Amino acid sequence: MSDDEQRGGGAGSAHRAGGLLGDLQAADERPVAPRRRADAERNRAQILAAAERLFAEQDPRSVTMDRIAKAAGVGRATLYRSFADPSSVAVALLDEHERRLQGQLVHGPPPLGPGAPPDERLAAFYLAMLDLLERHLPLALGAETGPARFRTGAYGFWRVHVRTLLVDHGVEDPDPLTDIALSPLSPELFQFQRRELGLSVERVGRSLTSFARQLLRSGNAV
Amino acid sequence: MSDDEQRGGGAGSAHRAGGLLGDLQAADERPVAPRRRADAERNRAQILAAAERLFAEQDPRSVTMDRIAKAAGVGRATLYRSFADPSSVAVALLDEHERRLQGQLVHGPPPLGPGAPPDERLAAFYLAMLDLLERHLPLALGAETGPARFRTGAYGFWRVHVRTLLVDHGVEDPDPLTDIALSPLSPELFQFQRRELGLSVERVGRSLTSFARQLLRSGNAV
DNA sequence: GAATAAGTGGACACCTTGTCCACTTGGCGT
DNA sequence: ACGCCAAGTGGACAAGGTGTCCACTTATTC
Repeated sequence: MSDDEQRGGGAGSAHRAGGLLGDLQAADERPVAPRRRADAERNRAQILAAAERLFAEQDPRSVTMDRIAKAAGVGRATLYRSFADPSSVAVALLDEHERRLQGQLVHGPPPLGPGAPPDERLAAFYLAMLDLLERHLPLALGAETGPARFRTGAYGFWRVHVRTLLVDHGVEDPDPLTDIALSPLSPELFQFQRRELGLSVERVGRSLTSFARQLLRSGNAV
Repeated sequence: MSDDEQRGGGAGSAHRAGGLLGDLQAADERPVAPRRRADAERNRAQILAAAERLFAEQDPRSVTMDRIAKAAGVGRATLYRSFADPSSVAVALLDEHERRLQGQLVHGPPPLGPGAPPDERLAAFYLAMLDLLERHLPLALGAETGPARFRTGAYGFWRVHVRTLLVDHGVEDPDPLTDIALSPLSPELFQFQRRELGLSVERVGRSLTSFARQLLRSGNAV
């Protein structure tokens, strides 16, 4: 991603929708795209850096376009040229961090990558996501407003991955179950468990691990 | 609830926090409370009626205090006297609908009420919640902004219920698993499954049913 | 080193938010 | 009955956010 918003300009959102695995380390220069100007590139970097700071410092929901622009030292139009709203900025930022995990799921060693049985892969995926959430919770929360996280390309990726695991395991009707299996990873929920309930990451992780095993019990399709 | 916000006035939120089962058909007149005036009661009813209409008509997220006030034909201060923000209004509205289910979970016949094995009760609970979501999705979505649904009294109720089922089943560490078991009921997720994926309520329901059985397999603590 | 189109910044008009205060009105005591 | 007075009311207010627009600046191309 990180290329998708570059012409977001006006109103609509420009999230990656379909092509997943294709552009993991995708081409940077398509023959068609006119390429960004140097100052635009610089501004984009400033925006992302400033936004990451803002999301971490204050309530991620209260980060506004206005403040991102001011913090980055650019005008509002410049910011709107790249991103439609604050959550788009958070999505772009999160995406950078999620890429690594996405690569590992597809090409990495087991149990995260291919090779291990589905229940172990699911458990490993849960733990990796928990780690991601723990490290980048403000961004994950900031990315959750508006059309919600289900519309992001990243969610589509996780969906494809989990659905594959379910199919590998021989689940009867994988589609509804895919999102059910992903629902415990909601950033809002994670924040609630950590902050309000005071649960440790490890404790949540252990629960998710046995949850994964229970869900994909070997030799027992749901 | 429907008593909790009556003096919400200023800033904080006045959600029911702890005492669950206690006030199911609770006292309406405490000896202490000075009781509401007739015009206030009338206005409150107008507000709720207007709000229910607004939430159903437009994007639940775009319902503002200003518009609720105008639609109800009352001033802004009047509205703020009862509710802190639009999602509080949605919560109050939802609460009325949720009361019935809450009563059934505690006093009703099995499998919803006591008497059936935990996995059947969980499955029945899922189906009942799905029905609730299907019928009042706009309200559920409208109630989800801000401090999110985890803070509402209703969520606390579902938590207690599900946790009890998990404990009855002999689950090892019920606390983290409670919220995990509740996470598939997120209104946002439900909307995504219905509208974007085009899944029928029945299909989601079947998945949740087998999910419940898988989670609470008889004779097999997680 | 000019041409040109992408990129920029700030101003604009509009909307929402909470709060405040002068006023109205319902309910209680006599 | 009736008048008191606090609960209840409505609209005004300032602060601040949103998207868009347009005249200007500047990197790249020829």
